[in-house]
Amino acid sequence: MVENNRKDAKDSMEEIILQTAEDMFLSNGYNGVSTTDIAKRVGCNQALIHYYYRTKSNLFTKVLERKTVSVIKMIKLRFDDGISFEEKITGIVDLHIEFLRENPRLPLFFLEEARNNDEAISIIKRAFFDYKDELIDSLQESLDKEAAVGNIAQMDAFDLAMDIVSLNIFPFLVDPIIKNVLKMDTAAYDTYLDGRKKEIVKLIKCRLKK
Amino acid sequence: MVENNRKDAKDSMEEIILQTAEDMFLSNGYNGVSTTDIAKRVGCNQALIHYYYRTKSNLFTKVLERKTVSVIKMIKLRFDDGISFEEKITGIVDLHIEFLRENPRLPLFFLEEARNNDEAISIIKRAFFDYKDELIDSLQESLDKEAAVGNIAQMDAFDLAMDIVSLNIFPFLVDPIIKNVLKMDTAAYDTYLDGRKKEIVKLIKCRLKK
DNA sequence: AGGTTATTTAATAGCTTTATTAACGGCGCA
DNA sequence: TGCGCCGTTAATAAAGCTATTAAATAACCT
Repeated sequence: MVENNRKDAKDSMEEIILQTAEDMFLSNGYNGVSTTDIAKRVGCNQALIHYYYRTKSNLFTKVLERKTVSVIKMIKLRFDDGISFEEKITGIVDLHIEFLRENPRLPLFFLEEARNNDEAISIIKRAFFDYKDELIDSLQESLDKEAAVGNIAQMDAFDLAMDIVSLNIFPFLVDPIIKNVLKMDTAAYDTYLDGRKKEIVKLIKCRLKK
Repeated sequence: MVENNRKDAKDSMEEIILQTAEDMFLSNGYNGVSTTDIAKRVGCNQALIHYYYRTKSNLFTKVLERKTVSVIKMIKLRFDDGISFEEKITGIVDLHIEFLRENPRLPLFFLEEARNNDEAISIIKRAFFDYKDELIDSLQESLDKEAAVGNIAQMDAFDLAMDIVSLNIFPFLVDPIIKNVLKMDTAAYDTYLDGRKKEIVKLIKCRLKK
């Protein structure tokens, strides 16, 4: 098999359909998008969607799997051991928020499908199951070590993770509401997020202080 | 008009339809429920839904308005002036979480519809618009007063509100995921929430400490 | 009871949705 | 040149959806 014999994967109709579907599912959820809608946006015949993916559910699963992978990839990023624990925490918050800036619709997408869709939840489960212990355990280990040295207060790693994730994700969930109620445009909201990030870091640091 | 001449409102078909619709919309969102589904669950003819509410959208709006009112009511609860500021904050967190325990599907319901549905967001907006300034202003006033006396650190009221709301709501959003990934049943999750409440109060107190 | 209004149902129009099938056209290749 | 494959489309089946209408039934009133 020669590597570049085929059309560039990015340009193939199969891939265009997947990308369009991804964008539309992220904005409107599984029930909010029909294969006809997707075809219309792609500019192809509706049967073509089914030619490549057979069923709408199949197509959706592909999208969900892709997005799950991107989240896992982000989570697995590690930090240098050289930097201080405090810097590590700051780095995690920062990384997470920047990831969310690039994928602002992802949290609601996951939460909605996790509620509605049994297959979705089993995909999410499979993906995260292996990492959660490793992640929480290594975080707990770091926390214990720092606490032993007296740098921080003793605390539960799962609590800390929930604190950080709650605080980081929430502004992206309420984005449409806040923009509307406070009459913010996208630029203003972006500025707001910068300030929010500082507040979150501050809050987490307080919590860790002895 | 005699007061109790009519059937009890709770038993009327109109009300049963509304309650059933409420339950189903909360679980599955606007797009996840059809008027046929509702009729099936109620045990009546599908046309009856339309007899009372004319359109599905109308019925949904009624549900959304009701739920919005219940949130506003919760927000408007006031605390005695006798108790300390710290007790007030603890009380707010507690009240909010207990409200969420009774209405665990409400956050995702609002967030989803705020994303999908322009009419929904304008209803939410109308409802909250009047209260937000009053609420944030009065919170800011309390914060400033306490900070002036030296009881707490100076801090922005909107940040504090976002901190509390983020932390409180998040566990309810991820409920299906956590239950699944960590294999928790409802009782175990309830216990987890008790612990979570303590952690949130602790975190907010840290943040307010000078 | 008899007439009137309110509630409920059956039937159906008119769309939309998912999925399948058959056919069309281009391209590679023998 | 002609055969076969791939990507694509048109057509359509089958089911579901919202909404309306007319008819049936129940409730109410005098």
